[in-house]
Amino acid sequence: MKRTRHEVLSEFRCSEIVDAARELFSKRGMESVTIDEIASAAGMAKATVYQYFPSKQDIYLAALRMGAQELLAMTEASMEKAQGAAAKVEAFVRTRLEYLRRNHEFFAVYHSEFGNLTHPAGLNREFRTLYRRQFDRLRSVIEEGIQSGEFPRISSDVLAICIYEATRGLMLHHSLGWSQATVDEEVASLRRIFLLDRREES
Amino acid sequence: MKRTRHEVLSEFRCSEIVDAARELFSKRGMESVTIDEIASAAGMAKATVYQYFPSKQDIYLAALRMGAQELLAMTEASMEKAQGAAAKVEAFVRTRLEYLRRNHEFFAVYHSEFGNLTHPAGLNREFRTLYRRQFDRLRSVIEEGIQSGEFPRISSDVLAICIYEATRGLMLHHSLGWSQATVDEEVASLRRIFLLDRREES
Amino acid sequence: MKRTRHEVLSEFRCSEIVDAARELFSKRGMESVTIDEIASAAGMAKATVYQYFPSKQDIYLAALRMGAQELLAMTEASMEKAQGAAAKVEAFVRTRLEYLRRNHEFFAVYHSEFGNLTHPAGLNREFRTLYRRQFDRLRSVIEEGIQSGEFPRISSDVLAICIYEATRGLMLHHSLGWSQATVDEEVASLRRIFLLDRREES
Amino acid sequence: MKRTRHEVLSEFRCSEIVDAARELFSKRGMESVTIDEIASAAGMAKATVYQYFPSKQDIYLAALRMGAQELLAMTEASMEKAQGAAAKVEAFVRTRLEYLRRNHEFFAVYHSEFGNLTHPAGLNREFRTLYRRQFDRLRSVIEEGIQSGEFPRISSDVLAICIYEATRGLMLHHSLGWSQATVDEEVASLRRIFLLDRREES
DNA sequence: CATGAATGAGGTTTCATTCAT
DNA sequence: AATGAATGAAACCTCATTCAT
Repeated sequence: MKRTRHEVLSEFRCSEIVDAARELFSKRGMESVTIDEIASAAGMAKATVYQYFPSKQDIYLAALRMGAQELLAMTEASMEKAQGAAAKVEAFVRTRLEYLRRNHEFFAVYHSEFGNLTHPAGLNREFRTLYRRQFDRLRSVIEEGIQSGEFPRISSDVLAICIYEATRGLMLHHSLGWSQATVDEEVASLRRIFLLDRREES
Repeated sequence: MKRTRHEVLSEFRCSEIVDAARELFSKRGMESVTIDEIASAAGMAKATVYQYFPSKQDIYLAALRMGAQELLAMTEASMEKAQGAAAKVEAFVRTRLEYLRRNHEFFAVYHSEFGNLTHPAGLNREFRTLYRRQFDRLRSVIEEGIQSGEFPRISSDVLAICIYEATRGLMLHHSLGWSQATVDEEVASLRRIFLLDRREES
Repeated sequence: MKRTRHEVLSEFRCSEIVDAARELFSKRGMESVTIDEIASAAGMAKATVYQYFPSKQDIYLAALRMGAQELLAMTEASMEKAQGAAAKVEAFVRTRLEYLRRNHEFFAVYHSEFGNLTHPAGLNREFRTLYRRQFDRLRSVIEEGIQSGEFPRISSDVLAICIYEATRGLMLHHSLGWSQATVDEEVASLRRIFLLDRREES
Repeated sequence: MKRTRHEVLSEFRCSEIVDAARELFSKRGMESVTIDEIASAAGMAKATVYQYFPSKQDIYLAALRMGAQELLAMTEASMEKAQGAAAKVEAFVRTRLEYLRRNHEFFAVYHSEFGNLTHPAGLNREFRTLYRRQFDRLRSVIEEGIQSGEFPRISSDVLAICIYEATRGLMLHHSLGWSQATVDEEVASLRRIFLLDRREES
């Protein structure tokens, strides 16, 4: 029980920090946010932050990991429920669009970093792994869809890249205020682009 | 004539700086590169750099602008030559894939920033403008393609996003060594995905 | 009785702390040892340390005082037993050489500090007092020895300094592994140097 | 010539820094002196200090090395001039007593560190080497003196330790204000203690 | 009493930028 | 024009110490 007491507090503090950090990171990127700011945004002293995270990078990573895992779990859950490859892919896309729309502030951190896979050596392995995990999940479903005739017979790699990045692009346009489309509209468009059968739904 | 002499030298110096900077930026991002590094990579003293650029941001922007303009010009040129919307879109995509494949180190700086609308406020406006300029060019061609029946009747916005981001994604996978496909193969796949007529080419 | 019980525990805790501290101080000096390290070496929490000592300096002083008093007491005891000034001086030297040889880790803290005029003002007074007490004891015996003709008629101050510091130097060389001489050999050499009668012992 | 220009400035700045540092170190020890203090004592900005020394330890080491080498050189010079072992040893002692008396502020740094040879791992190798160099020089002269009959037939190691440390002790007492003796008096006493012939000089 | 948690007050170091030659 | 030198402003991080359970 005591252990739990301790863990609860620790987790609570960590999430306070990560939440505050996420917000700041999303607005100004990792490098230009200071620990001082994170601390005061989280309502605690700088040294307290250092009691939970050994360095700024760790906070950054934690913020990313937390969001990425949450997203991965949600995606997985909604794909499970869907029947058929097309429906699963739709679930994949829809979950992301919705999640990112709700977690607007996270999007910037998340996707800017994942667009940045070429950069800072240290972080990369982890990010790439996270990216691959999500990407491969999508690709394998598409593969099935090709077999079942729901998707056109095209390299599943390319198809997956297109769909994955299209999702990302839609979010970007949305978050920059360039697009007002609803998730439903976006999904419908994607269906007509990527599915073999392009007839509009009824 | 003297004026010209002067300008030539100045431009030469500028490009030495920008070239050195681009290489560094592409490897480690803007924030973690120091002016000292840029200067010594360009073979001059730090203070000399400041004689040509008033601040680090300006160097960064210049690096971006230089590449972006070059890319834009090349894209425009190859689109001019192409006949028909589909061919123009293909030219757009192909030019980018080829250019970025040749300018590998530039890719990271360039395209990663566009997921990064989160950065120092000042840069954003400029980035967005560069992005929009290229994006709109693509979108307007697609619009024509929809009219002419070459592209499916789907929101040209979404189509453009998909194609633009798909291109970006292909590059990313390529530059991470995840994909070995040739430009031709990639373009062929995209044709079959996005064009109305999905029959394979002969 | 309860009071005693209480005091015993308290003393026990104090010595746990001081022992741990002494070991660390001897290896790395006062400034670079942290309370955290002392606490964990003593097997308790940092805050507990503060229940027994109000500050780091106090721990340091306690470590010094404890050893110094022990040493002083032993020195005094063996001098009491000795007959004649020369024998007393020999007892003084011998006790120290043996004690410091046994308490190797303490040596560094103890004797190195007395060259250190550089400490936080507070410590100095204490150090000097400790030093003087021991030094004066030696000097007064030497004085007697001069009267009794055992020591040459030379400033007792200088003689005391020489003997005191020679002892220190011997320890230093020993603890750096530069000298393998036994205590007996060292004492014998000192006798022949400082006593009036330089004939070798039988 | 240009090279010289540069070197001159560099050396000048370095010595400004080291001089200021030495003074502070001698009063308050290495750890409790801040770079800020050193900088402002040297009349320059903190960052300037870092242009000449990469870290505080380096300043400390430089301060020590500089003094130690100066002292070594002076000692060597005066020993050269002296004829006979006893005279050389006297020169050794006298030079040190005089030098340290003139460079009072340096003594604390110097001798506290050399009394501290057991402590901080990093510095030690260098210091020990410096110590040995001086010590061995003294010992070899004493060895000669033993052969020539000027010094008693006692372990030259022990004799050297005694004389070396006696010198140190005399300085300590002097700098604490415990002794008012002149260098001449001190040297005279040492002669009568350590030389074989104990008759007073005329 | 014992301790986990919190923190204020610096410490060292870095770096974009300016100055003076 | 080119540069070596100088610097202010901060950044990250540490640690002795206090608080609250």
